[in-house]
Amino acid sequence: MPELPEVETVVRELRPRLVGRRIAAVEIGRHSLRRPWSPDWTALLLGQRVDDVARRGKWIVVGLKGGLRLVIHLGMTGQLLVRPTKQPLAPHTHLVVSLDRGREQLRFRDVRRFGSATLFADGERLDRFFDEAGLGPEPFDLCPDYWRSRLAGTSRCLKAVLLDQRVVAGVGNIYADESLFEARLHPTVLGREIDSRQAERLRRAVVTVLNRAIEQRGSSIRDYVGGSGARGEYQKEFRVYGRPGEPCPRCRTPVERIRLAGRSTHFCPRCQRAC
DNA sequence: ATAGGCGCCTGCTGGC
DNA sequence: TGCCAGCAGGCGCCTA
Repeated sequence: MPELPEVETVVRELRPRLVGRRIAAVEIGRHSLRRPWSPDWTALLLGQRVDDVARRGKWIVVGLKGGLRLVIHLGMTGQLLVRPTKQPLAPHTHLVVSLDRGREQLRFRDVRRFGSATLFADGERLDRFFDEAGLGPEPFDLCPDYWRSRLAGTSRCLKAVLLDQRVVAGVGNIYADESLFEARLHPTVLGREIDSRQAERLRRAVVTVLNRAIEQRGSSIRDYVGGSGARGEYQKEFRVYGRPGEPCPRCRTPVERIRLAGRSTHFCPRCQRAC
């Protein structure tokens, strides 16, 4: 569910609420997440102070002063929030980290449990984990030559390339569709079929769309809320995502929906062409 | 190399 | 009203 703009919003909202605070207690729920929580991790975290909160692709990285890295992926329905301890725990809360003297807690909630929480000993091990996963560059740091050559070298369609975290990190189903609309490129066009001008248009479109979404604090369709519990607003600005049959905001042609790369894909059949 | 299908989970919606 | 299929911001594994 949450893509780069939502994760970035969580990170920005958590940072001032977490940095400098000490971990007083850690509790784990009964249900397992995508990756198992090692019991050792609980003890390692106790007494540690938060140094910073960062993002890499769709991963949230809570850095502790001693070097530990608590890494969280929100999956489809994850929420990471700071709440007063006296506030009742919402159902599907899987990790609770009490802060300072326990007046507040960092809570990880995830209805579908496609998310994960993992601890790494230090930044080096975390970097190795990202390397081994082949996690690609951040969209904002995409080198135009790299991007062009990745597209030129593949016979996958543009939609599939955008969703591939090894090519570029952080883009998911919503922002893939919105970026392709912004770039006026058809999602079924193959990477090797577009020229360098179109590749550059797509690169810029991704950056533009992601930045717009971050400004609106991400998109809330149903589950997503930021680190302070507030919903995002970008869902009000979707041009094609989730709007099949509605008029294209540019030419009024009805937006189409197809199945591509296993995902629901939205586009304007008139504005989005191969060339 | 790539497409397609499935599985992991829960909850909501729409059609009958 | 009730049931059930289909769908959902992700991702990894398998097969062909």
